[in-house]
Order: sequence, then C-alpha cells, then structure tokens
Amino acid sequence: MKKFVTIKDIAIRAGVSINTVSRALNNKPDINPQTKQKVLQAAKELGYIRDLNALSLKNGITKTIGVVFEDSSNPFYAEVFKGIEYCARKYGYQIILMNTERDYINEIKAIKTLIEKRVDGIIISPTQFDSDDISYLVSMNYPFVILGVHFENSQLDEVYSDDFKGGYLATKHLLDKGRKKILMINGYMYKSVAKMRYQGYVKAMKEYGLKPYHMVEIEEGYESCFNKISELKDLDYDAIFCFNDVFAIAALKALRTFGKTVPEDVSIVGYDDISYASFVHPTITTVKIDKFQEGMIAFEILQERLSEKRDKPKQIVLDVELIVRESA
Amino acid sequence: MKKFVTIKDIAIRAGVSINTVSRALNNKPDINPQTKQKVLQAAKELGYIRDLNALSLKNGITKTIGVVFEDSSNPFYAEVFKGIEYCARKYGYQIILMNTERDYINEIKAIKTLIEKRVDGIIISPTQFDSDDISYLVSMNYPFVILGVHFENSQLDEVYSDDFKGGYLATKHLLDKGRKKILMINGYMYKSVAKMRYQGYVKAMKEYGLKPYHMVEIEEGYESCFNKISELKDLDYDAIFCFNDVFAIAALKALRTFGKTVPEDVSIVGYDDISYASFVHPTITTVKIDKFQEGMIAFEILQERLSEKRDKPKQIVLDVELIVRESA
DNA sequence: TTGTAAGCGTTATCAC
DNA sequence: GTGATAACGCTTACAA
Repeated sequence: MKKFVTIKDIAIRAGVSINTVSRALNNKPDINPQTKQKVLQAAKELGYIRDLNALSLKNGITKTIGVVFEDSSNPFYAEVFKGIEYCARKYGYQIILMNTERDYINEIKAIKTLIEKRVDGIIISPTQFDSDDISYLVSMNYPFVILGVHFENSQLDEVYSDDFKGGYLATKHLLDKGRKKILMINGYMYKSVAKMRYQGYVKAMKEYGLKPYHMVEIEEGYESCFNKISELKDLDYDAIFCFNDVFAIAALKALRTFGKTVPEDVSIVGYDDISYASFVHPTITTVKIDKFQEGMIAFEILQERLSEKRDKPKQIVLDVELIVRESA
Repeated sequence: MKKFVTIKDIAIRAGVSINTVSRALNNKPDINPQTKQKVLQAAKELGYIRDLNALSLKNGITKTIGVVFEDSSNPFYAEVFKGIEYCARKYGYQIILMNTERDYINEIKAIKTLIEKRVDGIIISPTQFDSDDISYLVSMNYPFVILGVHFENSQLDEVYSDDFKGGYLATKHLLDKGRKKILMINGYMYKSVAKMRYQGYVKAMKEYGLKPYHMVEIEEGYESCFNKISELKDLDYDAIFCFNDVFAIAALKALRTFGKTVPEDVSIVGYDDISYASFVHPTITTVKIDKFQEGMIAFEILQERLSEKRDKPKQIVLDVELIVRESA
C-alpha cells in the first residue's frame, strides 16, 4: 500500500530536527531563511503532503462537518447540499454526507458515526420519526443545525422555510382562480413541514369561508403519488395542492391517464420549485424555496457556533414565494 | 466547546490502566470478565464514544473514501452516489463528497484535500479537461477508481458504460423509425463519453448508408440545450439524439415553442434514463445505464484494491439498454 | 535560530 | 490478567 512522507523524513533529508521542519512548513517567523528554503526544497522533492488527521488529533478540530439527509438524490436536498458545499469550501471544511433513506435507525447510526469521526458539527434534516438522537446531541452540547424542519418548544439552531405561508399562498392562489374543491396530497403529518403546509391550506380555505376539502397523507416519491391519484379517480375535485413538485409532476401524469387536462379540469400547485417543475408541460405553479441559500445559511449558522461567535440558538425562517406558471 | 470522554477517563473511573480499558472495549480475550464488566460499566456511565481519528492515526486506515463528482445534483451522479453509499455502509466506510462543478482546478484541489485527509481511496468522475491529477494519483500508487469515463491506453481501475453501444442503439432506433436527418446534441468531445456516443451514432448512420447528419457540442445543462435548439430553429431535421435526458427534456420544451410535435415531427432519444425521463410528456425514449449498480461496482472495485485482493487493474464495462417510450 | 520532549487518543508489544 | 511504554504524525512549550 501507499506510504506517506512525514515531516520526519523531511527532517532527515534536510538534516534538521522535525520541528524545524514544522516551522518551515507553517511559515513560523523564528527560522533562518536559508534553513527554511532547504526544508521546503526537501519537502518538495519528497512530495510531502501534510496529514490533516494527525493535525486534528492535536487541535481537536477536524475541519469536517457531517451532513445527514433523508435522501440526497431528491433535487431539494441535492440543491441544499450545493449551498452547504459552497460555504464549506470557503471556510475550508470537508463534508461527510450520509443518507438516512427516511429510516430513523439509519439516522441514529449516522450521528453516532459522525461523532466517532469527531466532525466539528452536523447539519441534519431529521426524519422526525423520533428525536432521541437530537436530544442526545443537545445533551452532549454537540454543535449542529436542524435543516428544513422546525422543532416546537425547543432552543435549537435551525433553518427552515415558512411552510405555513407557503401552504397558505398555494391554496389562496387556487381559490383566487375560482377553485373550491381543493385536494391536498400531503406528506406524513408527524413531519412539521407537512403539518405547517396543511395548516396554511386550512387557513386559506377558512378565509374563503370553506372547510378543508380533502387531504391525504402519503409517503414520498413519484409512484406513491401517482398511485394515490389513480386510486382517488372518482373523487370530485378541481384542484390539487401537492406537498412537493415531484408529487405535482406525478399528479400531472396521473390525471392525463384518465383524460383530465391541467389546468382546465384540474389546477395543480406544487412545492419546492425544483428545476424540473419548469421543465415539464404544463410548467408547474409552485412555492419556491431558495434551496441553495438554505444550505448556505445552515452552514453559516453552524460556522458561527463553531467559531463561538454566538452562544444563543439561532433560528432562520426563509421566506417563500409563489411562482405562477401554467398548471394553476 | 464539547469535550470527549477518553479511555483514560474510563481507566480512572474503573481504577484500571488504559490498556485494560482498551482490552475490554475491543473484546480482547486476556481479561478478567469481572474487570471487563466494570470497565464497560464505567464507559457507559461516562458516555464514551471512541475516536476513530485517533484510531486512524494508529492504523493508517481511515475507513473513509473520497468521492469526486462533477455535480452531485445531476440525477445521474445522485443515483450513482446512492450505489456507492449502499456498499460503503455495508463495509463500514464513510464518504467525503466533493463536487468539481466541471472545473479542473477544483478537481485538483479536491484530490489534494482528500489525500491530506488520508482517505483510503477515491472514486472520481474526472472532468477530463486535463489529467495530470490522475497521473499524480497513479504515480503515488493511491487507490482510486475512475467512474463513468474510460481512459484509453491506461491501466486504471475503471467502471463505465458501453457508450459506443449506447450511441449506436439510440441512433439505430431512430433510423429504424424511418428517421434520416438525425441531429446529435452532444457534450464536449474531449470527454470520452461524448466521443464514444458520437462514434456509435456515426456507426449506425453508416450502416444505413448515411453520412453523419449534424452534430453540435454544447455544455451541460437544460438552458444550454434549450438555447442551442432555439438557435437551430431553421435547421432541417427529423430526429434528435441527445447526450443525456436533461438535454432531451430541454429539446422537448424547445420544440414545443415553435410548434413541432414529438414524436410526430421530430423523434427524440435521450441518454441515462434518469427518473424524470419517464415523468415528462411524452415520456422519453432513452439509453439506460444502471446508475446505482455503477456506484456499487465502483465501490467494490475500490474495496478489492484496498483489501489487496487484487493487484491488477480492473475495468468493468456496464451494458446499456435502449428503453423505448413515447418520444421515439 | 534550533533542538528536545510532551501530548493529542488509541492500540500493540512487552514485561510483570 | 494486568500495566507500563512506545508508536502513529504533528504542533507547541520550553531549553539550549
């Protein structure tokens, strides 16, 4: 296997002590320029590459953060990741990415491993199936940021979008278009995100003097939504508010199978504004979250915590925006 | 900041030496069961979590691999990542993910950082703008696997798909449908992938006694393709073979803007078979690559190398499959 | 200006 | 069965 050059090797080559090497490599002042030159030369010849792990052991800082997502192949998280990475790069951090596949057991394992790796901090979008692991992080005072969801009655670092407003805007838009029988295809309500969007939906309906029409909770994924809509073939509705754009795209497709047109027969509003929402036909009216920014902010919040610039919990609520396209 | 419990702390608590603690924690045989129990108890009470970095320093093994992608938000890579992760989980490896954004400078930096982190191995989809960095990895005998592309005249560990065949199948399918004026919207030809697909296209055309009709090289991304097709509005063609499905989706959209219907006026074939290829309307005929499997294989090849089960380079060529849908 | 030695958390080697 | 001690690669007091 590979063998790395150490400062010891350089020291021997240059005929100095290891810490003279360290001095030269780290641009310390108290060193003779000639010695420095000699050391640097030796280092170059040998092809020295510093060992950041050894450094970490010394410092207690790994310059690495952990990111725990439900599913990084979901365009939402994929984009968030880019935002995190953008900032991480700026500050010289590496990222260990782990997906939970929406399995709480995986979430626990991921956190454990990340702590074993001594990552400086963690950015996590929790499954919310349970939150003992989060409590654990709190109890050991581990730096972490919750992304995408909001834990009520807690004092955590969080960045999430204003999903109540999003649900409200989406529904109001449908109502303004004259729709009344608005079906909501939602995610599971134990997730705060789904709950908030539903509450926004309810609020808008009420404002228009209507009762919430019909809401179903389904698991994530195109198939899941496609099947549900097929199943609800006989339900009478004139609009669908979807939990996310993938659902909306699935809805589009499902409605087509039984000859309904969008937006004429049924209006559709999605959520997230993933790029594919504007690639399909008709393009999808949706609630936009600035995902890249959400990732950046998550990192920044974590960074503030790590650099001890801030002690109190910080919660950033991202504004959302209704993007009107063809589907509603 | 956080402070971690060390085996020393446990030793003090249990009233034994640190290496007795190590013995207990690692299930070594030569230890009194009672002592072991006592130590384990102390470890639990203190909330001990082992430090994998310290262990790495000792072993010279980090149980971490680096993954360098052009863009992990591209559904192709997103899926590949899942495959890598699936195997990594199985073998107990963590993954540091870094994107290059198709910038060779970023690629160099990523590799450097990963080596500094002493990752056990690297899986990389190179930009192919240059390959000094790859040569460097070879020269230092660093374990790595090239993913998605093939370097001619080299002896590297690689996993890539049979893009010559893919290009051929796609084009042949269009020809069999009676299309002759087949436009190819390709990626840059300095990438072996683009080159292979083009060669497949040429071969099929020749077989049907035709000259390659028209091929353009453009950069990746929906916009890029959409604009190019709008630009080529006056070109006379009856089919498009797209470098990937995102291009195909863009083509669909662009053609719609000037009233051409798919597949009646223009047939379209994409490449990759990302999930969105079957979500859009019309669904896209495409060349399928098993992305998850490609990721798994990449890891397996790397793993074989790491466990020294294999010494010689291994190159796996994944078969591809034409998936016929509505667009052609 | 340079070298020596301790220490980061862990395991392995050797005595006891 | 258990405990010192060295070692992994590096930085940082402290000494020279």
